[in-house]
Amino acid sequence: MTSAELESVTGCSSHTIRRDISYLGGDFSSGAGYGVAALRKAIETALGLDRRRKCCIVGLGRLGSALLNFSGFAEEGFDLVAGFDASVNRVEILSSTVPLYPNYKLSEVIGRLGIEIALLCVPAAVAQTATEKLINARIKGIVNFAPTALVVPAGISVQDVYVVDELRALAAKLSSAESLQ
Amino acid sequence: MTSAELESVTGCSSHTIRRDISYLGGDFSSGAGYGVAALRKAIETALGLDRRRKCCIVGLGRLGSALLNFSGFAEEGFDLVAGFDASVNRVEILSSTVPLYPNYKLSEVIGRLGIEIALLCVPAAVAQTATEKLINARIKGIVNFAPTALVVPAGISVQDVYVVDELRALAAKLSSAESLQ
DNA sequence: TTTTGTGAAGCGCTTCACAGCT
DNA sequence: AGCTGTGAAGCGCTTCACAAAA
Repeated sequence: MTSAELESVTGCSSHTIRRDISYLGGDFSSGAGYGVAALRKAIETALGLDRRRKCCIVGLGRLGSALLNFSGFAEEGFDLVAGFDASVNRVEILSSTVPLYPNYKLSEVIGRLGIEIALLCVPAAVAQTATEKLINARIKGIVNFAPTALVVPAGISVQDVYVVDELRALAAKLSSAESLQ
Repeated sequence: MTSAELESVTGCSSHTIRRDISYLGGDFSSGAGYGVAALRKAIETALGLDRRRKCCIVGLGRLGSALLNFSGFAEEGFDLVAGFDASVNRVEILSSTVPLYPNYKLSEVIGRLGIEIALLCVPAAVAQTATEKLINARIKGIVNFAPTALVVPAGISVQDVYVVDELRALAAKLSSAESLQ
């Protein structure tokens, strides 16, 4: 794939594509474009995505169980190895290929399985409490789907996912398009 | 709120905060900090977020119905006015304060209500087809939750939300932290 | 000839430093 | 005294232009 083709796929200029790839240091031969597989591997290595990480879902409501059923994690290097919910009943009722546990086993399971990342899908009202339990369990990173800003100590990474922010970004694009008539 | 306080809340430097706010042109008096309400209004005006937009959810599976139950859209200027699903049965069973419709009414309802934004929550396999129906219905923007790249004509904005990207961003942060010991 | 890789220039965001306002 | 607003400098990403490689 040539840098011009990558430009049309990604929207980034071919200049930027070429310079960025050159920083990866993978040896791509001039004349032909880039090999997609080799390129992907080089990017993964550069970003430190070249090893698998274990994940869990905390909160098995509609969002949590939607994620539980998503089958695309494994092929991207993320192993979904546990789901947790406060309701023992829900844990027993939900059928899943991923083992489910009641909340009181959270710390034990995270420690035993070596889970590094939690997908936090609990209601906003209990998100901070759940976060603190995760931190006590030595979680390393949290993808936060709760519409609340989490308070975490330095050394813990949080990645917020908030629909309203996406809507705002979209609305801002629409407005700027509208203002050019 | 002073620029120093905003720095500690947002992580952006007070220098950047002050310069960015100065571009907004809202007249904030030196000496005291910024009024939060006035600041918010100035940002909304600058980004074109100072009017309401109507939204709909397409696909009422677990993710779609999770969004349907989220009550935070209205206070941010987004009116969720319709939900659509291919299954007439599901449309009838789900209880919601938002009116639900079977898919074949999509174009009519979007036109009649003046819906501008769709939250696309259908399975990946039918995402492109659904997108084309939305475009025929003159939708302006799509928040895409399906794990697929949508092909859209120029003039339609798409905002992708993909969990794996969030996991990758988190894993990259963890790796770079690990590499400093 | 096509396409990469890279010095050099361009450009914009960030930071510094401080005048000016309250 | 404290904080904002802003020229000026700094810094890094982007783009240009072209030599080197296949």
